[in-house]
Amino acid sequence: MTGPHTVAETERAVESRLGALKIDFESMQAVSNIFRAANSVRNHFERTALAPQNLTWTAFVVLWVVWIWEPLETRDLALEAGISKATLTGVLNTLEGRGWLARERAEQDRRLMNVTLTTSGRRLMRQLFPSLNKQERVVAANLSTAEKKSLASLLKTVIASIP
Amino acid sequence: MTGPHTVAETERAVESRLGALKIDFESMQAVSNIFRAANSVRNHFERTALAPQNLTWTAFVVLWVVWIWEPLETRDLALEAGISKATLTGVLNTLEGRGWLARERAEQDRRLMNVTLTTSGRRLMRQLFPSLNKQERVVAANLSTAEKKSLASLLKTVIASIP
DNA sequence: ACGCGGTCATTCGTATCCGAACGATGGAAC
DNA sequence: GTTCCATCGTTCGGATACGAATGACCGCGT
Repeated sequence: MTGPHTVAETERAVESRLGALKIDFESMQAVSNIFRAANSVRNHFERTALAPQNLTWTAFVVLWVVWIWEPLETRDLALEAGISKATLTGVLNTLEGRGWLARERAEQDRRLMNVTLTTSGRRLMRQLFPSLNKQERVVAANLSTAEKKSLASLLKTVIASIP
Repeated sequence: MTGPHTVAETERAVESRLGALKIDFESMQAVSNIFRAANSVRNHFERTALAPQNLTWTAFVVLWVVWIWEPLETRDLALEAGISKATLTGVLNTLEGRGWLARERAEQDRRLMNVTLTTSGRRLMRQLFPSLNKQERVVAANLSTAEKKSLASLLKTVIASIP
């Protein structure tokens, strides 16, 4: 949604399509910018900090969650990473194939699967996380600390509003 | 990233992994919440307003952009919708197959492809857009008008900060 | 002991999603 | 007119993404 047209031009064009219908432009722009920002930031991360290891954002998040909370079970990992269990299975296959994490069936409950980082995976994260955080600072460089907190808080309100 | 752990617990766990390394937690949380909000909102839209037509968010955005700016070329459409040209080709195949839009090779420059909505596609958007905007109001329901504007503005700053 | 409903990770089918490579076309240079 | 380079949309390969169905497993009740 980052294109050659300004917001004002878009509003005019939308109005000409909708006529008398009442549209909440403030909500529309807030929501629309959430998606634009997420796409831009994600692409930036994948082109900079994650490119050397050929990692996607999702794969990095999975590694990060395991790094912080290992060992943990697949169901919790999917919840914490914000993806479905089905998606996680594929991502785990990728990351396990590259030797960064390992799956092990739980002793007590043989339905569960415990996920841990390998030594190589821990080395990767110790190097990757500061590099990623540096890029997080870049994308938030033009915000004051108060504004960063405000942004995080407003987004939290949005997240909590969703039924 | 919506899981059983609180932000404070996560910070403690991250610190124990990073030791003396300096991490900018404000940037981290702001960025992290952008992704969480985008995922939540996207899923909400697909489950509510877009579900009756079995539309993904991306497909809706493409329809929306064409609706506002038709006719337009593939390259501009991809840019405005925030997806790659390769992705757009697949989405256009889907939407053309359902009879909502049409591709036509440009007369002057035979490399270009002009995209337009069909009558059925315009009818769909006239019905779908108000329904979508209603859901946009739902996810922004707990924000005041000033807060919505502030959120949109802060995100715009983030977008503009990306090189 | 033996079902039997519930939970777990995986598989399946389908739709995105992107970078790189590709074939077709345009346009400028000479 | 032909050569050469840039640009267009598509194709290709591989990774994400999810709902539904599946098979393995747990524990409760009997």
